[in-house]
Amino acid sequence: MGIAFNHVAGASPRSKVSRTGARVPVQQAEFQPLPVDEVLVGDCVASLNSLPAHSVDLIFADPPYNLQLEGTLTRPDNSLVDAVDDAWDKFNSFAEYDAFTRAWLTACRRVLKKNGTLFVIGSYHNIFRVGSSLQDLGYWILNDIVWRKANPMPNFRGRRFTNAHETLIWAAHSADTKNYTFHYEMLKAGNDDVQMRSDWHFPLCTGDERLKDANGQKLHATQKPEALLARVLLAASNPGDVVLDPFFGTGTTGAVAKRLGRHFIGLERDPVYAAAARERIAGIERLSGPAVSAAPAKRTEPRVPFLALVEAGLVTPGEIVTDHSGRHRAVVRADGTLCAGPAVGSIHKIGALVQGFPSCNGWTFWHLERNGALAPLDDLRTTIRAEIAREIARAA
Amino acid sequence: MGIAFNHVAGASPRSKVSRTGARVPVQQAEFQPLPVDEVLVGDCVASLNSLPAHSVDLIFADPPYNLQLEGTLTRPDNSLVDAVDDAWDKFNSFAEYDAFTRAWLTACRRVLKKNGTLFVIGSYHNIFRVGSSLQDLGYWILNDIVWRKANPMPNFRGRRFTNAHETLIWAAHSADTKNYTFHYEMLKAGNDDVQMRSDWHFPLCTGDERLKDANGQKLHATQKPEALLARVLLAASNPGDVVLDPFFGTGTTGAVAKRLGRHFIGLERDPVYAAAARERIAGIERLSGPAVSAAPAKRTEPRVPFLALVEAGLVTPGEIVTDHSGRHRAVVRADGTLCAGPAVGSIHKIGALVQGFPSCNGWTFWHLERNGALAPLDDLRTTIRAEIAREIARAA
DNA sequence: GCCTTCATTGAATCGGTAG
DNA sequence: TCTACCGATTCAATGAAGG
Repeated sequence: MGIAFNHVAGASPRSKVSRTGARVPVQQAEFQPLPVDEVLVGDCVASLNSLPAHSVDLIFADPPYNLQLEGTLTRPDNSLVDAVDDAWDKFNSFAEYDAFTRAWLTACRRVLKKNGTLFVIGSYHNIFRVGSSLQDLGYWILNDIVWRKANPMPNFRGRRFTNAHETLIWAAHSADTKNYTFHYEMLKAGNDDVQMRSDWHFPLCTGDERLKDANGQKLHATQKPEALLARVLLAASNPGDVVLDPFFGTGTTGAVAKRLGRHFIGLERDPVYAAAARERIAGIERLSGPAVSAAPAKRTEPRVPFLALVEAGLVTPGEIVTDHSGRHRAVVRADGTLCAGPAVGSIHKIGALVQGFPSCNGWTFWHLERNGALAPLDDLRTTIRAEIAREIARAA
Repeated sequence: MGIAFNHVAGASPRSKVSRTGARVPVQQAEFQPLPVDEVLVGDCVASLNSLPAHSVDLIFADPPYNLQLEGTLTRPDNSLVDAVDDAWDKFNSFAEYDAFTRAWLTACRRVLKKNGTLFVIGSYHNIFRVGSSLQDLGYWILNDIVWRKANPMPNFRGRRFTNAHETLIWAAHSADTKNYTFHYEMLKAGNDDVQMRSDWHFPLCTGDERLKDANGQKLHATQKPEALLARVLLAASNPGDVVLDPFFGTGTTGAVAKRLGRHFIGLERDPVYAAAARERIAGIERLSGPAVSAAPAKRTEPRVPFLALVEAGLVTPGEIVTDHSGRHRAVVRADGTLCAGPAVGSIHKIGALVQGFPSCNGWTFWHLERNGALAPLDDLRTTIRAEIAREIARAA
């Protein structure tokens, strides 16, 4: 169980995790808590156990699939299929594979922040084992996601459906993890303004993106496309976050993380792969600023109480607010509440009450007459928020 | 553990399974081995255990998904989402769900023919448990298949990817099940002549197809679209086959089976669902003949030895055969073999030899000059097969 | 330089029958 | 049950080579 690290700073008991790590570049932290932007060579469970608990924001794992191939397969033109026959994909039984899976998933869960999430990719050979183990260990599945391959290898014998997809599982640390990172609005904006679905369509990793060895042969049997990793990282991490990959291989996760302004920790058993990954990542340019940061989502913008609008003089106590059609009315009170008949309460509570609904968004439900037209309270909130932003900019 | 059957004829120890059951209508069999085209009300494991072993050709299972929903969900317009909250979907733990899953999968495997296959549909809530149990019980996964929903329910909270697909697992009885039914050519022909992939695209079951109760409410929470079942049955069964569904619900499997000329056995715990299914299926018209039978695949057509072409005078001993480009040549011998230099052997052996390949399809590799153009031997074989078909027709 | 043709390749659990 | 042998089977993308 020897630890073969080239960097073990993160294992120091004196290190501590920055509470604000998410957006603060790790280099600027007082202590260097994590061996960040490096590739650690060695067994991934041992490496994980040397890292501080609850210290990484996102994990992407592409474990061995346990393909269980026998014999050789030829194409109709008699050429040989170059199958995955690497030693790292050999397991003697499902029980052995399950034990392996539980070990690395357990070690990952200790290292993952309480609000962090994990992606695992697999095929039908292994993904059901992985999914069951995830659930048994306390992870909470948020989605399963299908990578539909634009150009899969055909079924050469005509005995099955073309195996044209792989499955990713996206899981949170725990069932009660509610504040995980998910850039819903950014994904929607980049998807013709409809929400991103659980079926993704990407081509395989081929061409110049595919790393080759000195003989021009593929360096790694299962290199994943950068586009796939980019979607994962953009969806579920922020610039400055630490993304860990326990099966780093030739470093696709690290390459994409660096390009998108994230930090990575790569764990890899094979020094040849690790060296290739380091060289690859060194050639990547790190983007920063608006190119990689998610546009501010509504839910992350500063909360503005309705009272602030009254205090700012944007709404006058005694004014009448109505719904869009003018059917429902209420009076604005000086304390930032509304009254409708005998009832007094927040803009949301009163909005729900007059409609007989369990809940209501008062910001979009209630309107005021401004410039001869009805405008939702939300418009006034936008004005306030813009002022807040200007003040912050002046202060900085 | 009482058995609550309305029909137990199939449980008789004297019943036997027709060896030729696949294409012979069960009604014409000497003994009635199975309660076919009926809905058996009761616990599905008990029902399964009353059926003879290895007697059904295909199983389609849509088990409870164990959704683990808590509280209620409302849409942005405050309407209530009608979630699956039925008692049949309540389990206390993963262990309890696993025990349930193993029980019905074990009972199904006993009833499934050795060359039969099983489909299970599920979501990320349960499919990993199901897949692991399948593998542990000795089933052999052939494909996982993704049903991409054309019109999925959106994610109303904007906290996850739209859950836009469900997963089917297609598994054979055992790892050594090789001769399962799979209408590869039919699927390919119906798919613009490219092989059918593992990602399918269908709309949800809505509109007139969706069964409603007296109040106009949906009768069953999870009714599946008939198009999905039709693809399953057309791909993996033959007309006259027996298709079993252990979670029959409102009988989509039965309705599609009847329409496509298959027989069904429906197991359902709830008499209300069972009654609705019977009524639904009674209104279905059974198709037969070429509308539902797969066109004969090349690999199922009668074997014709090359000697038969020589004997029929379609090929003359001493003629020269060449490959498509004329690069390789061989001489036809009177005994239906070829010779190339000193080597003598079958059209396949000599074809493999001259190319240096381990195997070769001599029918498509070797060509003869006919009408001034090169034609593959396969064209002449087609002629012979047509004559054979005419003789059979005359004899009948 | 552009168009056509041909060869290569990608996480693959990839036969059936007669003797 | 084992052996021999018949003979069925590929899609999209990339890139090199040829015209």
